[in-house]
Amino acid sequence: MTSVDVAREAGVSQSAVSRAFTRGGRVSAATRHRVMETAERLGYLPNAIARSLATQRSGIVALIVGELHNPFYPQALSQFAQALAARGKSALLLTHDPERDIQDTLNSARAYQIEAAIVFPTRLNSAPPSLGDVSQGGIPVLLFNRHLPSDELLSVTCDNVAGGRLAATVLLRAGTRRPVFIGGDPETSTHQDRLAGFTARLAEAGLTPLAAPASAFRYDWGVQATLEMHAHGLEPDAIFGANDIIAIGALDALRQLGRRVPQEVSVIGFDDILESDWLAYRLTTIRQPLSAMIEDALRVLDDPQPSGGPRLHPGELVWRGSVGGNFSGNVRGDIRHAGGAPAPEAR
Amino acid sequence: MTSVDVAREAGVSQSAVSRAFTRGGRVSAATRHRVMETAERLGYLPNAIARSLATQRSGIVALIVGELHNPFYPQALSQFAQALAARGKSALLLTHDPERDIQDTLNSARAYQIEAAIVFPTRLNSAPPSLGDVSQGGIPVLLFNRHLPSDELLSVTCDNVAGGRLAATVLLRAGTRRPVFIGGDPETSTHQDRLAGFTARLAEAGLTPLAAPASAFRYDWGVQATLEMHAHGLEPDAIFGANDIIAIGALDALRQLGRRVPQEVSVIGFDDILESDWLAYRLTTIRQPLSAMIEDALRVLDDPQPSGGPRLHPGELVWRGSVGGNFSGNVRGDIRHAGGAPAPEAR
DNA sequence: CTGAAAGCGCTTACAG
DNA sequence: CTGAAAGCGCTTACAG
Repeated sequence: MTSVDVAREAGVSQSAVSRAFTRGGRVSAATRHRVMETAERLGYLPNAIARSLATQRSGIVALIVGELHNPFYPQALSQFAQALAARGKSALLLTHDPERDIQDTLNSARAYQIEAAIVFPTRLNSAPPSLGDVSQGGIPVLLFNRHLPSDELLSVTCDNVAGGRLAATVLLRAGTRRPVFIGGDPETSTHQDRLAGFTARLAEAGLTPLAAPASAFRYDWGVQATLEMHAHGLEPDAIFGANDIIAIGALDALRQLGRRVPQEVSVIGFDDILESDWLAYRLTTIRQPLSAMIEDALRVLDDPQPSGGPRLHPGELVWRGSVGGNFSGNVRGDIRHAGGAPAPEAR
Repeated sequence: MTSVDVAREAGVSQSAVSRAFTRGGRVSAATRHRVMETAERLGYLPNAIARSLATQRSGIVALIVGELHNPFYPQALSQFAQALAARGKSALLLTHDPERDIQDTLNSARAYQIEAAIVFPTRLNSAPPSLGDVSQGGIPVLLFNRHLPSDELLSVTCDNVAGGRLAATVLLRAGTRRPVFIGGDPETSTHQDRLAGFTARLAEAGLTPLAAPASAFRYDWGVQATLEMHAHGLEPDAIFGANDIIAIGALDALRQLGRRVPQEVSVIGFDDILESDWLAYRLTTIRQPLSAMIEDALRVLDDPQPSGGPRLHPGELVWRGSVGGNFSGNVRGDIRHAGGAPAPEAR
C-alpha cells in the first residue's frame, strides 16, 4: 500500500498524494480531501523511512542509556520520549553496555541518520577516550546529567556545586558538627561537583567532612558505606548521600543500627526520585529540575550552538523531615517546602 | 559520505561497497578489504534508512510504554532494548498517552515500517476498542504483562492465576485466618487473574478474603487502602498486594499504624522489583521470570503464529521475611529461597 | 567475483 | 494547482 496505489484509486498523480500528506503542501482543498478519504479507506500511511531518505531528515533522536538501577533515569527517559513525541520526533532507544566502546553504540545510532543523540551516562566514566570525536558525523551529542572534565561535549546538568553547597547549608542549620559525604562513582562529575560544593560550604563554617567514601551510585553502597563507618567507630551526625538512592540506603542502614533520624542523624540526598517520598524514608533532598533540564536539552539540539561547557540548572531543596530543625524561612531563596505531610511520628 | 564516495575512492563499483558491508555478500577478500579500509578512512557508515527502504525490512521494533510509575516496567524495558540490540534490531521508544487512542501511537510506529510492536500496558484498560484491528497493517502486536479478555492479541504474561494461588498457599501456611487482597486497576487482567487464583485457593481452605478493594497499581494506593481498612476496623492478618509497589505501600502504612510484620501481619507482593529487596521492606513476593518472558516474546515475534491466547510463564516465590513462618520445604516445587540474609531483627 | 541498472516509496524543483 | 521526473542511498537480480 503506497502513495501510488492511493493516487491510482483517487485518480490523481502520486505527487498530489504526497502533497496532501505534507503540511503546507500546495494542493487544492478538493484533491486533498479526495486523497485523504481514499487513503483512509485503503488504510494508507506514508512511509516514514522513504520520507526520511527523500528529505534527508530522519526525525529520529537517539536516547542512549546504561543500566537503569537508578530510578532517576527511567523518569528522565520517559519524559524525554514524551517531549520528543510532542515535537513530532521519534526516539530510538539504545542501551549502552559499559563493557563496550560507546562509539559502537553511537555508530549504530548514526546509521539511522539520527538528528541528535542524548546520552544518559549511568555508567560512563568521566573521560571515555572515544567520546571526543563523536561528533565527527556532525550530529550533536548531548550528555544529560553529567559533563566531561574537558567540556568538549554539550551537556545539561543540575548545578551540582551549588546543590552541594545547599546540602551543606541545610545540614549546618540543623547543627551538624560531624558531617559525612557518601559518594557515588568518584569518576563522575556529579560526584565530584556535589562533593566540591559540599566541602567548600562546610569549610566556610570551619568544618571538614568526617569521611567521603566513594564507590557507585547504588542502594547497596549506601547501606554498606553507612554500616562500615559505624563499624569503624565513625558516628556522623549528618549524612549527605551523593544521590537519593545512596541516601535511602543510608537511611535503611541507620534504621538497622538503631540510630534515629533526624533526632540523632540528619540525612539529605540529591535527585528527588519517587521513592524519596515514600513513608519509610521521607527524604529531604535537592531536587533536579527535570522538566526544565529536558526542555533546555531539546532547545539546544534544535539550535546547535558552540559547546561552551555544561548548561547548569539550579537544584531546589525539598524539605521532608530526614533533617533536623526546620526551615520556615528560605535558604538563599531556593528552598521550598514539599507537600504538607509532616514526618511520621513513628520515625 | 555515501557508498558512491567510498566506491570512487576505492576504485570499485558501488555494488562492491554494498556487498562488502552485507554479511554473506559475494565479494573477494581483497575488494572487501580495500572497501573496508577506505570506508574506515572516510568515516563511512552504511545508511540504515536507505537499506531499510531497499530491503523492505526496517529492523525496528516499537516499544510502547505508558507512565513509568511502576519500576517493573523500566526494568523490562531496559532488558528488551538489550535483547533487541543483541539480535541486531533497533528499538523505537514510544510513550502512550492514556488520554489518546492507542491506535494513533501505533500508527506513528507503523510509519517507520516497524517489524513488530510490544505494548507495555501500564495504563491500558483491558479492552480498548481500537486494539482489535491493530494488526491490520500485518505487523504483529504483542502485549507484555497483560492480556485482553478476548485474547485476540498475542500476549506474554506471568501465570497470574497460579501466582495468586501460590500467594494464598504461602499465607495459609503462615496461618492466616483473615486475609485481604489489595487490588490494582480492576480492569486489568493482572488484577483479575491474581485475585481469581488467590480467591480460589483460599476457598479450598474454606476462607474468603476479608476485602478486595481496587484502584490502581500505585504506591499511594497501597498506603491508602491499608489505612482505610484499619480506619474501618478491618484488621487483616495477611495482605496480598496485587503487585510489589502496592505491597510496599501496605508495609509502610502498617509501620505507621504500629502493626508488626510479620508477627502480626504477613505481607506478600507480586513482581519482585528491585525495591522489594530493600532493608526497609524485605518483601516476600512472587517473582515474574522477566528474562524468560522477554525471550519468549522475541521468539514469538520472530516466528509469527496464530494468536491462541496468552503465553504463560510460571511465577516463583521469593522468600524474604514479610510473611510469618518459614519455608524450609518447597511449596509445589516452585518456591525458592532468595539470598541468604535473614529478615532483620529490627522489623 | 564484478559492474550497470532497476527499484524501494517518498519529496520537490521544474514546467505547464 | 497539477503532473512527470529526478533523486535520496541503498540492495539485488541480471549479465558478463
